[in-house]
Amino acid sequence: MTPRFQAPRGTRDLLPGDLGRWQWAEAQARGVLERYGYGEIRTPLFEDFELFARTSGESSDVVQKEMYRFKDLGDRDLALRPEFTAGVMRAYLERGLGGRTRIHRLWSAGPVFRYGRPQKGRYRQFSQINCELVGSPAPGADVEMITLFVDLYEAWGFRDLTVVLNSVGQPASRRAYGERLRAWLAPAHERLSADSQQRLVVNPLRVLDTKDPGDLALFHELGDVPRMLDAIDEADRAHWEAVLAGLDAVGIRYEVDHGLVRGLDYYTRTAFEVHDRSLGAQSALGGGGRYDGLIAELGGPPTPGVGFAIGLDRAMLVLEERGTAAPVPPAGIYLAAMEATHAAALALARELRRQLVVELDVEARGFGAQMKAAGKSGARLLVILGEEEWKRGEVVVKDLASGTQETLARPGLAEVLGARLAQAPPPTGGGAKGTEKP
RNA sequence: GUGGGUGUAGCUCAGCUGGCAGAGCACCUGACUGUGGCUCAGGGGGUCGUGGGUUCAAGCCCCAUCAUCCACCCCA
Repeated sequence: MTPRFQAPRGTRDLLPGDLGRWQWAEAQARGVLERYGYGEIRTPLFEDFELFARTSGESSDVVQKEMYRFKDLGDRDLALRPEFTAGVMRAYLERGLGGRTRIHRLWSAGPVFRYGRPQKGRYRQFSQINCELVGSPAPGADVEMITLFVDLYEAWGFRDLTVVLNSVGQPASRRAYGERLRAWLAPAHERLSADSQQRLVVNPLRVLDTKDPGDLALFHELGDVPRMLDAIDEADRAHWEAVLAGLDAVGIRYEVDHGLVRGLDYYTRTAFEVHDRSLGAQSALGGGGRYDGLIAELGGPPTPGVGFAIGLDRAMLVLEERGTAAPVPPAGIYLAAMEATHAAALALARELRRQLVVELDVEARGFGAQMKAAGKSGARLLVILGEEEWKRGEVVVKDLASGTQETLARPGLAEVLGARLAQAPPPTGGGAKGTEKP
């Protein structure tokens, strides 16, 4: 088939069968976030282009070539959000949150947009859960963030994830470190890959996460790679050590990754990420860090903050591959009626639906067709409105898994059915693909 | 943005050196107008991603384009 319209490149439809898992995951996340005392904030899907340009850095790839930028009919220069933090911080300043209480714990979830070339785990519209702890410079804030970060994954059933972290220090020491890196690489500059030579100009720290085997061999040849952690100042080091101590105390497993960097100037100190190998190249499941320079960059008072973003699409891919978290479909009832009782069935369905999952045949087909539909529907119980029974004020209730039947009185039916559904889930697993014939 | 792979039924795929478009599953109908899954019989579904080219003849070869996948890049 050739559909006239296709979903735009890099976008996808999530169908009812997929969404059970998503909704479950979102509900789990919401629970964790609430228990940590975070409040939800919803900001616009689009903002001034300049806001993102400012927070992401004019030279960043996101700003240069990955933004959905557009002019509206009023000629405003806008962009679909490529991340959450900028909008959240804009709201923080615009709504004067800093003047209410010093510390704010905020989360958001929803779609974000980036114009990249799609591949598995990378879409142009994708979903993130975003968290920010604004107002505290303390290492304890970093520890809480990372703990929350890990607990979200654990709530989804991830058990073997390892957080990688590093300190990226302050802009000044980072620049100095960049120079050291350049000097270290200078003797071999010509032999670096073209990509890495380019990175050396734009964002020297990024050279460290090259995947080019030639570059890696070169690093080996040059000896010990200078480490960011050796370049940070006293205060940053104290902060770093306090964060590690905090994580140890909480029991969070982590690894120090000296190659983990954040290019943008407002990032300070702690940076962290989590990866899953099964995803291939797009292995980052989530990441975050401290951004003590961000709010000032937006014209606000200097205000520290830590935050992270989790990519839901990738997390869902992993869960799907592992077959975990398959949500249990609600146990339901199928109402089957005869020609003479179809109208009564409609009314009964409406009544039962105040508390129960009820399906019936809107086409009022023959009884055999209704039986087949009931079998496929996944319903646990079949309620038959037989003409004779109905006249007597009774219905026949059949357990579709076991095949047993009973006759029940019409009054109080909802309660009895509710009780039947509440007990003893079917041993066969139920669903449309029943196995045994009684 | 760069390089490569793949597009055939709703899904998973087969289709030989170019010669009448197929299978399994799914779906629908009937056997079975008051008892489902199983079974049996039958049925509907395709401009072979799209547009062009080569050829007597194209699902197959060529070009372009769109989508998707893999890697790079970037990142969640």
